Amino acid sequence: MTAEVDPAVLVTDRALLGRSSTADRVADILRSRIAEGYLPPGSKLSEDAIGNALGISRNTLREAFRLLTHERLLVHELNRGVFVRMLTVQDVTDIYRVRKLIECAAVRNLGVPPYDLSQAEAAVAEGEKAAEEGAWRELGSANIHFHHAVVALTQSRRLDELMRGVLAELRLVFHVVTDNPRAFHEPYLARNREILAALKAADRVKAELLLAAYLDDAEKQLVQKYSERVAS
Amino acid sequence: MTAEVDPAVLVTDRALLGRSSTADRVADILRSRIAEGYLPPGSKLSEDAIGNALGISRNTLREAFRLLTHERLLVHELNRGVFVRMLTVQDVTDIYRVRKLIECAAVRNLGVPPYDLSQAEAAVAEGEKAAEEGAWRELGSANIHFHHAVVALTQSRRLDELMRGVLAELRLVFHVVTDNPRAFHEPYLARNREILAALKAADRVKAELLLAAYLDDAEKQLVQKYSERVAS
DNA sequence: GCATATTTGTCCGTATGTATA
DNA sequence: CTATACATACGGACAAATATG
Repeated sequence: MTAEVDPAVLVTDRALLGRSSTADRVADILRSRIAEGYLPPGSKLSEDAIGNALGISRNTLREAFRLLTHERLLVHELNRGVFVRMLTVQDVTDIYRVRKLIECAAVRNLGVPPYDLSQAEAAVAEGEKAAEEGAWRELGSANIHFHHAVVALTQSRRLDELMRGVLAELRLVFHVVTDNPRAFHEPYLARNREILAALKAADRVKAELLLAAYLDDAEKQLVQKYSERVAS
Repeated sequence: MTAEVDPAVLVTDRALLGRSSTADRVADILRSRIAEGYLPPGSKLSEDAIGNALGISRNTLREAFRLLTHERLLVHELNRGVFVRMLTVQDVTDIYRVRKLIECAAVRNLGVPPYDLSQAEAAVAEGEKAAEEGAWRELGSANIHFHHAVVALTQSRRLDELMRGVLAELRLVFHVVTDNPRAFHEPYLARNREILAALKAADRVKAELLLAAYLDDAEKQLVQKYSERVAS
């Protein structure tokens, strides 16, 4: 092959290894930066700055922006650029409307046992580990994983993807309101454990009631805190 | 821009005036071509051929492809290109799993009357008009509009968009299986009228039962017919 | 309000890798 | 295995919009 070193080789190599496009991988990087809070809601993402930082062309970066815009993590303003999404209070309300409807229906529509609760169990275990270590933001992630696992019980790819997106949006809210992540996330761990127990006991009615109460409380708490921070 | 006349004029003619980007308008064209069956499932969409035909650049066209891929109307295979989506029988099953969960939950979670049933009423009226005129494919559209209106009762933007996408996918199925659109669509008109009546009477339990039976029957019918046509 | 610099929108040409006949 | 067609990604160009002084 070629003997000399060319910067493009690096790009092509990664493409070969990952079996995914450069834009996909750039989107992955930006997605995790947003999820971790390094790019808070409202941040402007400069094509030039990010393109240079990641060593990719503008066209490729714009493709990645499009992917994340479709996931509602970025917003695109014509001739102004892309920004990390800033949710409104109405968005928060809508997210919880979706969660209540789908998560509750997911447990209600469960067939006869046994269900595969391994994902949900793993999420609770993940949360307990995070709590022991005092990793409160990771506890928040674990709680999200638990509720994603509840939706996964429907075994529907489309509902799974919808919930993945909705929960990713929810992280944006968390990054704005949780100055004290422990106080916010810790109480919900025990409630998730309780919901899991009800599911294990095949008590769907109880599980749904617990779930509905959980989501109502979380929504109230979030909406109250969020409206203090955001002008909408 | 350029002073000379270019093929893009056709695009502006077809689309609503005031649309912002070229890619949006290109996506509109392709979306209607797919919905009307001119681009059947499995068709390959060449960047070069379509870009030349519409007089737009590849980058712009790729943006349109992204939009439609996100809507699940196209599939993107790495280094192979984009194709009109070919749904599997499992997709049909999943679509009905989603419909049952969300539509039933939508009527179950309705608050106290009055609800705004004007959209649902309009959809039934649209169906009756289509039936009188013998426009059976339009009756199919009207039936879809009715069920979209049911989901709209949740007043959730996210659920509304999810259902819009799911019902667009369902059209792909219809184009494959409905060689006799009258036989397929006509019986469901009366059932939608019945569901609407139950909703008007604020009988949520009855409405949910009728809805569940409707969806079960439609799924069975479609899955049977579809599996005869598709190798999956 | 105006002029300038920066950023984005759109498009082209080309090099390279990948899939398929 | 070779040849062809196509997709990926880059870099550059210029117009248009925005931001800045």
